Amino acid sequence: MDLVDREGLAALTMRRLATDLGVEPMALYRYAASKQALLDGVIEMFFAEVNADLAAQTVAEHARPQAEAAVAWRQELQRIAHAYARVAQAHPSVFPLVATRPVTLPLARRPAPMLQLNEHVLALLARSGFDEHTRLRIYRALTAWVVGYLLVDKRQMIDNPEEPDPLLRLGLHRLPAAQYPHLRATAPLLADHDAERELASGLGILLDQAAEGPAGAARAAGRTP
Amino acid sequence: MDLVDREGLAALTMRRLATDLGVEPMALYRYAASKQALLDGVIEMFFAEVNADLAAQTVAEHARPQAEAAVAWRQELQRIAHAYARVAQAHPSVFPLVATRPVTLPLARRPAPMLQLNEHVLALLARSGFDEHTRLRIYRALTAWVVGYLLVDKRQMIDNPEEPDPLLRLGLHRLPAAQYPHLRATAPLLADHDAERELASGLGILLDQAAEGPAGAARAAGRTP
DNA sequence: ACCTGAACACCGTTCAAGT
DNA sequence: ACCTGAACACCGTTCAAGT
Repeated sequence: MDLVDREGLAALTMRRLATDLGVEPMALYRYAASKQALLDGVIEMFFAEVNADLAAQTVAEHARPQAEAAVAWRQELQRIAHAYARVAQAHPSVFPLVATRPVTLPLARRPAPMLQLNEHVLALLARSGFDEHTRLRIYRALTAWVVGYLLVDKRQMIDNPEEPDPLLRLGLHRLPAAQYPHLRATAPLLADHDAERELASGLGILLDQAAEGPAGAARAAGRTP
Repeated sequence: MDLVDREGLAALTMRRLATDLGVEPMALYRYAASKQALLDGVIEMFFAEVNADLAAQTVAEHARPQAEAAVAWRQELQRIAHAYARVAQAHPSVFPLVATRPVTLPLARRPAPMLQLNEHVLALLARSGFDEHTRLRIYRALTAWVVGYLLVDKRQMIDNPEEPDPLLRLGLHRLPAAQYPHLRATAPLLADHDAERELASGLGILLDQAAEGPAGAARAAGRTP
């Protein structure tokens, strides 16, 4: 993970890692069955860090009085989203791997820390009184929004970091004004927004509707399950 | 793209593509400056297909009376999300590339079809009377939710496709019931949900709140900008 | 139990050369 | 303008062997 953080995903090769560890390439195969298994190990470390973050906070907040059950699950999911986002931003080169790997990795083969986080979310929602289908809907809303938002938020806008002029730094001279007037006008604003707040408020609204029911009419009165 | 669809991303190498085309590997460098440029070409084809989908529909619906401006932008963004989802599902091996590449590709260097789609969305929102910051908030909500949802929706649940028994097919015997009771209980339901509907309703609720304002209190009365 | 060393079948990309 | 051919510096992984 250190190697990926320092030099990017492409730098993580069996041979490179081996020389960094002062060992022959084949020695690594005692610890990981393949390159893919090694990458899954990196994903494992990512989720272990998320869990450690959450556990550390939990201890600190144990003193505080328990919030009423109706809002507690919302707060807890926001807390999870926040921890996940922090870790994603701490390891920007690892995150694309974490975001896409589950597409090909069967559920039952996921690393334990990832399964533990999944279980934690589902158990929390069960305790809050949601039926199975609602639990899954909320679970999907949480992960889809957090993963998607972190993927678009981290998008690269800067074309030439050396350039002092903001327009040239963004490389907007490459976009013909006739073809892309709105993109040119709006692009400079892409960088300055409160990502944390947008992530949290989008999540809040999705949780509301997912908890209310599949129709998502979103004008229901109560919010308690 | 055909090669990736048939045999996965890993099969797309300069050498393999060259032999498929009956040519020496170095001949490809007349058409793409590097492997990365080739991959960006695949992303370009992805967005070209989304745009073609949208254009085809537009012609067909031209006859219908124009909906009132207040709802038109919502419908159009739903239509875009739907087209994007269709293309993502048509090219499942390409989609992870499309979802993660913008993280490292500067805005101004994106392929034209991708920029055209971006411009289309921003122009639509401008015509609907939204200010610059609201346009961006809606734009981010759209792409984050669609990309994130397609990433989680497509997640692999099946561990052993050969196995007739549903529990073993999912590989749930790998998950100790003591450690993961909720995950085990809920996993079989992960596959059966109406993804199209969930995607559309989540998007609907996000668009409502993004249009209403940054606070996202979500209890505002009107929906017109 | 843990590591080495040689070998194999691949990669992307360079350079110089051909038609 | 378009393609070839040899070469270079890498890959992941095999197999057999060492301590």
